[in-house]
Amino acid sequence: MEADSSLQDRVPRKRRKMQRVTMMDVAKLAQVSPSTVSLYLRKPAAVSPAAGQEIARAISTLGYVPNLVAGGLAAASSKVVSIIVPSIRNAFFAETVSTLQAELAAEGLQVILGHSEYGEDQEEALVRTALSWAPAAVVLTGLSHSTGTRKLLQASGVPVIEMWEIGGKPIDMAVGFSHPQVGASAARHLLSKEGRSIAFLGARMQEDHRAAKRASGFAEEAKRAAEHVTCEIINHPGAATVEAGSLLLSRALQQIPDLDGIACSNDLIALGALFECQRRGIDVPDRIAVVGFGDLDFSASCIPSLTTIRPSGDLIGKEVARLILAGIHGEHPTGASRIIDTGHVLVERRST
Amino acid sequence: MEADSSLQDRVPRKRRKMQRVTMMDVAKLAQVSPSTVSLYLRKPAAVSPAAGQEIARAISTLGYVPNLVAGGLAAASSKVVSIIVPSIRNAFFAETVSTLQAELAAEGLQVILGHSEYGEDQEEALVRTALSWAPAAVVLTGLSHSTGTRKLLQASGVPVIEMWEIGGKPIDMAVGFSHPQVGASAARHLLSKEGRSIAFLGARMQEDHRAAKRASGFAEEAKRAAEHVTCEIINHPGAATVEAGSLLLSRALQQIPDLDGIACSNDLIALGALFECQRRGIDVPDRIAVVGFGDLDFSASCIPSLTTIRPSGDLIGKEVARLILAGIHGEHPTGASRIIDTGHVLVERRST
DNA sequence: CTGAAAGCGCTAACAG
DNA sequence: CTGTTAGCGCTTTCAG
Repeated sequence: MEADSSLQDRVPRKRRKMQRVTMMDVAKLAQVSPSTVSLYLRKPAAVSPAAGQEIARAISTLGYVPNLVAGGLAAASSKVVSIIVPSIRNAFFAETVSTLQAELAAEGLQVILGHSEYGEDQEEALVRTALSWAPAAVVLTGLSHSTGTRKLLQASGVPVIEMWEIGGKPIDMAVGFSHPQVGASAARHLLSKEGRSIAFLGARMQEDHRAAKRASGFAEEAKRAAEHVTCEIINHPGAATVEAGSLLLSRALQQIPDLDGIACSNDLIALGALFECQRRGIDVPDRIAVVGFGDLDFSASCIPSLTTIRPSGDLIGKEVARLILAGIHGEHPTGASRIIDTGHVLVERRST
Repeated sequence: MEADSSLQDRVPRKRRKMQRVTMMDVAKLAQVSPSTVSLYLRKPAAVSPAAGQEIARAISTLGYVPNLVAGGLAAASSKVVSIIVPSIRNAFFAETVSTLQAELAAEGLQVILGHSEYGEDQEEALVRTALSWAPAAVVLTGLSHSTGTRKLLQASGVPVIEMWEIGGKPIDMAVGFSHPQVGASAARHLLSKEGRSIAFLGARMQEDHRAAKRASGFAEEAKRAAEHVTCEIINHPGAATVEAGSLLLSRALQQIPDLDGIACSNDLIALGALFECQRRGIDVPDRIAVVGFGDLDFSASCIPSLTTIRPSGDLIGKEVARLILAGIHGEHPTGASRIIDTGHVLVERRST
């Protein structure tokens, strides 16, 4: 206390925060130098057991919490991974982000989250601030980005992983699957169930390029596969919701009276379609077969249970984490191993 | 040493990253001092138009991206808000986090995300690393935390907001609603529909304290309201999924043969219950009335449409953001305004 | 194995 | 309005 009054140099001009316990304080108490504390924190084994014990004690009595901001600055790369997804409300991305976050947290990496809302300009802004953190890696969704985004990222030298899509030229690395192939699988499945008048029901396909690619893969496969097959793509401009699914089915029925098979861009849409069929007394799968995409929570339990394509958002999260961690440990994947295909699985249930 | 200083001083010992463009570089090109650049970046109006233009030009030609890590260190508080939720897979929290992220991003704040998976120890660990970022605020879910978490947070001096629950003593500030009251509303509603043998179907209530509180509010209201009312609480130890809902309904029917009303801890459970009723040919709402919680995407569109209690995860996100931003702008709410009740709304639909 | 020294890139008084 | 001056708390050579 008296030190305080005698000379003011330890008194903050503005006590904005409770005087933070620093590594210096720990070092003093443990009677070692700050750099030893730093070393202990990063490689405990490199410090003598005696010193280590002292340091550990000091840390706990002082309640020391390392300042990662300072660490990040000194180390020139912070323990942060920036993830940008269209929307976390989308169960697909929620799953991936959740897994990714867990995997990275286990290695002491933090996740910074941003939502592009399917906008390339928004994404670019997010990338810009993401880069401000000197992140250990940046994770983006999909392969479509503005040229500004691409440049920014390339100039930064930060590892970039694009997820949930492969089949184009990634900026750096990519983990995902081919969306046209998903569409094709859906079409093939419907065709194999004797579908002759089929439709793809999608939402927000102006912005959701991946959904649009599933649709075109679907259409192409339908065209290729058989002569007397009618195939339509129907888009709902709003979000992919259950309600949109009901709307879309109604529209499909209007456009294609003898509709006998639909593929939905998302299980929510499929569920909406299922409900609409139920309301109209249309039998699924006898009159119309339904295949979804996503294998969401309810898909196995709804009535009838939903045939769907599972993209494994989980696996994507795991693989992205693996790539990031490898990068941090100095192993930079090269060549083909920079693109990982997590594939997709068609899960057949009662709706087809 | 001298060799070093004579000509090598601009060469990094280790070219770990593409030489980052710093504020210094911008200053040089714009022929002003670094602090002027810094000032310009924070308050453009405080710099002369001429200098401002030069700086702006320099920034764009150099492609300068400010380093927030350095800024955070210098300013002793980073532009980061740490959010800890049980799981982002849960649509409730996804909604709140999404809104919160958008609101904060608009003010230049980043969101760091962590998942406690309903574990207090995990939460404590997350809080510890969150604090390492000297965040502008920490956002937690619920009012139940380990004493360690509480202490850590209190000692840090960082603004803390607990969300999705009020009714206890918050660490600092709270935004949410009363869960017992939600349970009570559900019970009252069921009772008003002539329910006499009612049950609360919940999941993971050992860990999900808020769900447990909804259950007890439900049971108490039932007890208080009428004499000849039977009320049971049934818990599924696993996650709150559609499948769990089907299971729970089956168990409820076993335990209470004359069951005529159920309240579900979550709309997913309610949907599962609805499906199970359909499978068993039980009419909803005639034989059993169903009320959910969450007003999820499908709740308005399912068959029958689901009566549910809407907690407004959106509004919670907005209010949390408001509180955080107020704090940053120096207005620290005091007294009762530190606790915000966002309430709940019962949305009556066909299932009751 | 430990410590001293030199910054990381930026902000924030303060003085000009 | 602009520049100077100190650090923020930590990491990282490099010597001892």
